[in-house]
Amino acid sequence: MSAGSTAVRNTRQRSAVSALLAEMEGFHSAQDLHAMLRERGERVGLTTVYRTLQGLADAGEIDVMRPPGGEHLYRRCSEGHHHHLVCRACGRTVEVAGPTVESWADRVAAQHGFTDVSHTLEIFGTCPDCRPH
Amino acid sequence: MSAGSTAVRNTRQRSAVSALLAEMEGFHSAQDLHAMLRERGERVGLTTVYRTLQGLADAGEIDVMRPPGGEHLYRRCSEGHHHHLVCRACGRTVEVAGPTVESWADRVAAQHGFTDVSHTLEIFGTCPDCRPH
DNA sequence: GCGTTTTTGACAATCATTGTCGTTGTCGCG
DNA sequence: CGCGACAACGACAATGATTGTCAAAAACGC
Repeated sequence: MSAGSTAVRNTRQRSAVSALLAEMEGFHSAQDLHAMLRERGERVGLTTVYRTLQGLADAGEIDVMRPPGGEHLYRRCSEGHHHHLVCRACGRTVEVAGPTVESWADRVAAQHGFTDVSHTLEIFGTCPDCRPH
Repeated sequence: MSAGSTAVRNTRQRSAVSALLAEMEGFHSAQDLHAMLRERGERVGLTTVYRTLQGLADAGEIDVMRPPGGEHLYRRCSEGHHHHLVCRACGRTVEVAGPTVESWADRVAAQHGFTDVSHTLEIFGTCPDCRPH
């Protein structure tokens, strides 16, 4: 046994995933990102993509959304914490900020003695374009 | 062809699932519920449990929660809409009401022209009992 | 009661995600 | 600078929840 230092190593693959996420705008599934990396000529295994994304998510560097569809979607974490308004039909996503919600969640959690609080909030609806008029 | 009336039929299995949910308190997975039904002597197929739960969820009669674990959890829908504060360690769940959040979500969605709005909100944290003091 | 239509349910299929484990690349230290 | 330890990689198999399939059974209207 040694000093249990969580040594995270800097590898080409990790950089590639980070770089890709850095220039991506919307949400993408792990498999999506993997396909894009291959197109770019980066040789990265699917397993590694999953693991890297998990690591980044753990580190709080990216957002994870779990839509009803079943696929996890990842996205580079934007500065301010925000939530998403997703169209059920076309998948269009609008970012919305909710300072009120943030503080409310924290307050409620604190009232019950909970610490290390995080939350997930997604709003689903039908956008104007997809609405049968 | 006939008049396309969505006739929902009243079957023993559907009643069994509803009844079970009616006396259950917490969240349970479909497989959980299926196992409980078998213990009771009710003969219901797993496929049917899934379908029934989906139907109930569609009808808004039960809540669905999708924890990071991956398994969908179902629960009889309580009167008022509310959300959940879940302990990461022990899974303890506290119900919390958030009228402010409700109206905020609706308002935000409306601002973007979205209709037929629903939302999911889960708060995760570490409860006092599980917190290493 | 009878026919029609939904529902059921055993089983197979799907498919994202995770585990495995030998190999490879990194990094710290001498 | 070179070596050794050890994390990371990655191809593949495994997992496991959910969904599709379709013939047989049940429920409802008349």
